[in-house]
Amino acid sequence: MTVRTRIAPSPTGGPHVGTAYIALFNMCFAKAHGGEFLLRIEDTDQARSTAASEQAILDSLRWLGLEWDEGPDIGGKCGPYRQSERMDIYGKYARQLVEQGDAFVCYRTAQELNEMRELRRAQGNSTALKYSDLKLPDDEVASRAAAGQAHVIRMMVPEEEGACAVEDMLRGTIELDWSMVDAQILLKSDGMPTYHLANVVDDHLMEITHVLRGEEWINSAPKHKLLYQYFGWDMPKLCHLPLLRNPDKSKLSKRKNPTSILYYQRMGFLPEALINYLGRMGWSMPDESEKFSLEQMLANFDIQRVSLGGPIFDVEKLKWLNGMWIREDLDEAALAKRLIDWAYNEANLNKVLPHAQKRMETLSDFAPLASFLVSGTLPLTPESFASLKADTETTVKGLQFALWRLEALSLWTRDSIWDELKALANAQEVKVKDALAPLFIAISGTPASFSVVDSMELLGADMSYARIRHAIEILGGVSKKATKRLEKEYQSLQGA
RNA sequence: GUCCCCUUCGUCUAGUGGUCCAGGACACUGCCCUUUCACGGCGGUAACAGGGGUUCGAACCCCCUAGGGGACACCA
Repeated sequence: MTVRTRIAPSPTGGPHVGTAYIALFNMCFAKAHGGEFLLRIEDTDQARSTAASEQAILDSLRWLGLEWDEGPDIGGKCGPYRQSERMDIYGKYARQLVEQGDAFVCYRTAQELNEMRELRRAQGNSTALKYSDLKLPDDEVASRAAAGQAHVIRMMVPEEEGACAVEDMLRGTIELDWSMVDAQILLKSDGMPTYHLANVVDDHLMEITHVLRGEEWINSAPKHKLLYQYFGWDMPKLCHLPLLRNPDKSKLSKRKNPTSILYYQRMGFLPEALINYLGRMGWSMPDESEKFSLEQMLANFDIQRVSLGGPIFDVEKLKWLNGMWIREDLDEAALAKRLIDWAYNEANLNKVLPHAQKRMETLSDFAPLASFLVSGTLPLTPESFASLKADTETTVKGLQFALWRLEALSLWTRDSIWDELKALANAQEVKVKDALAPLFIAISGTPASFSVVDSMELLGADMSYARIRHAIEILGGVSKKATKRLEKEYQSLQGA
């Protein structure tokens, strides 16, 4: 048996707890059956992933205690195939399908596609476009080809009525209407494969037998099944795991929740506790114990114990569990070591000192000065913002705009943060100093502290987001309605 | 809008036809321990979404309804 987890690096979000969640279950399933567990980081969107973001994900998973096997070398093992020399392999497979008549070259433009989809939606039909919808007359194809127009390769899909039966290890047979399945692009106009092609080809080459992935993939399973049939390959068994949710029950997202593993690390959660908590999401030990190690989970793993309702990620319970691990599994020496490794070490001190030294008269000034850097959630109240000139509404707006702006930032450094905030202040036509004032308080808890951009760099992106989000909450939050209004205003700022 | 998945305390869950007027954990809460707080100990409040079947018997099987979520991209 060989099981793999496929991971998509995200530009700013960092390693996502949902990723770790899926990886955890894949690993447990594989190991519980004496199989191999493979990881594969892939993103065919070249603009998004960087070697650094990919490394960050692997580091986070390792921090959590996950381990994976090497697997066969198919041109990059765990690493990104973006960097491998075997890119044209996908083109080869795509062309094979075209020759077989199971795929076709498509010269349709984005505009044409949009129009067709809008028309279908207006008619109340599914927006899935098929070969017969996309087909162009031969001479048109020839002229577009001659003009060097961009093209893609799409797969053929059944156009007749009926459904595709997909087997799921947990859900039994799922029937998906073919009418919902569109002629999926396999090879993009830049020559990169889409997930669907890469997924099937890689899994075959890696001899994958079981795929455990998120529920969000159920709908594309027919495409994958079809591809296996076209290639004449054995299809792995599928298992769709429930999705982790926000407290409002929507799919866990960083807009509503801290979702980065880095955040939980920075917040001072133990990897043992976080992985333990993830293991309790949708799964239980046979004896229902709450606290268990990864080894114990492995030893007791049974995929049938997965419950299908999407669990809400509850930080309160995670905190309780973390406390259990701190109290029960660490002696004082071990705890001391954890604290040192976490933040109280020389390297970390050296990062802080340049900012603190100028503000110190006695050594005892240091701890109060730097405490916000090792704190989790700051004890803010609406009064914390009383010193500001602006009214609450303006303050909240400023914080929200800054948050959105910073969330879009891919490189988290002092200078880039500064540039963003300065640009934002200019667009809003307010003084940088005034724009920064509420951020000061949100980040450091006081109106007077280290430079806010330095502080944010020291805190890291995820903790900074969380602090700003918390400040907004303290000030009354932003209602759904207000969010819409602010979004509009924010959009219009972008143009300015 | 169309299709798919899901539905046990506020939350995480146990439960796979009788042992369930539904058990555990977080949170909340009462008492005890304690110079304080926390930890710890002992209690309490709180759920089978609704309606129809099947069955001697249903949280568990089937159907309908409702609710929630997901998918519908040259993102994964």
